[in-house]
Amino acid sequence: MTISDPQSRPRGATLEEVAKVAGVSRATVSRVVNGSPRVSDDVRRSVETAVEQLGYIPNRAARSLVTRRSGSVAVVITEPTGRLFSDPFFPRLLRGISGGLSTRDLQLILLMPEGPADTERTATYLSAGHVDGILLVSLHGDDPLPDRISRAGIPFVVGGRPLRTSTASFVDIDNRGGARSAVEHLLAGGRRTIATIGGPADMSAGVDRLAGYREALADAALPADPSLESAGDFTQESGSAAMERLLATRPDVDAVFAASDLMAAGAMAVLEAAGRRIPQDVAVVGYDDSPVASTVRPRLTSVRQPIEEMGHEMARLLVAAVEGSDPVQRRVILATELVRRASSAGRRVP
Amino acid sequence: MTISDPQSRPRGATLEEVAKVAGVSRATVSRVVNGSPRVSDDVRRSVETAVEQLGYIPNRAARSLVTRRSGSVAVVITEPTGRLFSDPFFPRLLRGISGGLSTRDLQLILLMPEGPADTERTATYLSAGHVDGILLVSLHGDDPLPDRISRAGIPFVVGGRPLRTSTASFVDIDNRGGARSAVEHLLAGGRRTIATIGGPADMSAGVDRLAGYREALADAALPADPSLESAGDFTQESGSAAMERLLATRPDVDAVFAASDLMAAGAMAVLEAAGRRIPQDVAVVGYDDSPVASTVRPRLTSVRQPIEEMGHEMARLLVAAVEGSDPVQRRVILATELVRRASSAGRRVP
DNA sequence: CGCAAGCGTGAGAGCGCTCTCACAGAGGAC
DNA sequence: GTCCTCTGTGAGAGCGCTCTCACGCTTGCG
Repeated sequence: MTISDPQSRPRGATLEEVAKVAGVSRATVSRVVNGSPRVSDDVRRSVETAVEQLGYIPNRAARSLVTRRSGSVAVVITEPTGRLFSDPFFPRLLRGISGGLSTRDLQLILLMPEGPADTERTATYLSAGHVDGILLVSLHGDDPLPDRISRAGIPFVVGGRPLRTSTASFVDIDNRGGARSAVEHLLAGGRRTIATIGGPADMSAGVDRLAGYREALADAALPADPSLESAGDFTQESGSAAMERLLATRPDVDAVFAASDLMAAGAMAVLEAAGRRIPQDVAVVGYDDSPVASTVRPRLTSVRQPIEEMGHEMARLLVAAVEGSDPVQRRVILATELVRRASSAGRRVP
Repeated sequence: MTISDPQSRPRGATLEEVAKVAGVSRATVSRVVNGSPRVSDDVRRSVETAVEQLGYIPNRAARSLVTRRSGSVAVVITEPTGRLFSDPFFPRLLRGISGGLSTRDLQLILLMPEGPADTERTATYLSAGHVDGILLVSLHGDDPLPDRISRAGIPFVVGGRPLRTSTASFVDIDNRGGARSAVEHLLAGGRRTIATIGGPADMSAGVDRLAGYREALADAALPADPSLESAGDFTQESGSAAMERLLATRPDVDAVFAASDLMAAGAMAVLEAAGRRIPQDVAVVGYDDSPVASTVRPRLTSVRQPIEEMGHEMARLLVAAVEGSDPVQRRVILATELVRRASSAGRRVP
């Protein structure tokens, strides 16, 4: 590491200096700064004055050294490309996390490893105890990170239900319920041949949305039918491809539930090209309520997710795990909301 | 701060322990770990063996305390809402920054202040010297942050050209050139009554794209015409509103250059509702090449920006400023690329 | 052969903080 | 008056690291 005369920057005041100004010992200043009750009121006041006057701000490194806490938590985003670049999921989530952390004077360290070597470096960094807690986002089934960091004993919270059963706390959005509500809405509109374009089978969001779709059909006493199920990877292209496959085998389809808005948009383009009218011939429902949903024509009915809330809740759980010695696993499931638009208008009852 | 028995986690090895195992002094281990050349080869090897064997990882807090460097840089995103939630700009930028930092063992601390009180806390935190450098993103004209941190003497780099002249280094995308290329493309397609829907006047991206539009018209010897200029805030709704105003005053418009894809999408919906065919009657070009551009029908011609590159370059500049004592201002402008799609197909020459 | 110069290494100080322990003084019980 | 408890404060150690300085050894030169 090159050291470039960092002394040139104005040094902040130290505890020692505050103590001198206030006419007390370093220990007393420390007590005041950290809110210990064992300080008399007049001493407290004079220390506070000195702190104010000198613009004293505690040195985090020195504090860390003795407390063995870093005052920071890591957010790890291990998304190859897909979702990261296609919808505003992560900014919203990060904003929620940031908001949830800001009350606690915990810094948010963002890690976005690219490739296996980088992931390895990230794992090493995290295991080294440089952070007090970890938020894991967008986990895929085979991610080695949860094992690594739980072996290192660092508290962590997962965003999205982990596919492999685990003792980690997590916050998830009710993917199953969201998918159900979408399909129930299609059923209520008089649709009976409802296809789905699912997400990746190695992500809980993909798996659970498919499960919700099947549940809703089962509840309506409609048989499960593999020929109505197709899968994509949340991207528009994969949605188009899936829709083409569906149309080839099931030209009688009268509704499609896509597990992402982008896939829904891809499907809509294919349907249109095939001469199907939306929603008259085929109703379409998406997932995410992303900007795309209000951009496509007809506008897309979609399942809206409380993403900021999810981030906020993840931060809350992590803070609790870091501060408390309470090792209880918590699972928080947040509800979704169906936003009805033109793409799924019900059939006119003749 | 509540201290919750952090000792329960396995402590890592210290320099002292490595020194004992390797049979050398603490100082020598430090030299090896920090790559000093003043160590003989055999001593170096035995130290490296000991480091390996003990799984030694330097304690950042202890190092920070003496070097007065934190080993981290802050990325500050001060975006109220608009762009943050509408397109994948920030994830891409963050990925680029993260990649640019990863070679340097610098951690990325993400700050997303919400509201004035939070901004104040952020400013205090940054000025306190808890980070070695700062990346400022999406600055608006009246942001107090640049002044605050430059007074505190912390190196920083701005993403996007600062509106107020400043001595800070910045990385920008060639908004002016991008807008020019869009308008030149429309001119080349035979359009002559070209309107624009600009961005906010307090952001350089808004200002510069408008300037590029005007330049291209001037170069083609077309007169500047305020009635062809309307403005939005980058959102779809604002694009629709602006298009309605334009149609009301200039029904003869035959092309529109919008300063964002979302505004372009909003404009397209209004044009369609007004019975204008795209691109036959009115050609449309957007900006950002966001997912929306390939979702709308007809697909939207748009200006693609090298966003990851921008993040990468910002990181490079900041690293140079942090490591070097070289205080030279640098301005980096990255080129754009026009992605031609159906929305701006040229008129058939009769 | 003497001496300066250079190289590799170790000893030790000290970065700014927290926290344990000791202690002075006040107050109460006997 | 003695003993005890309790409260507020200070002294001092020490967290793990870097960096300066000193020192012994090897070279090279006159």
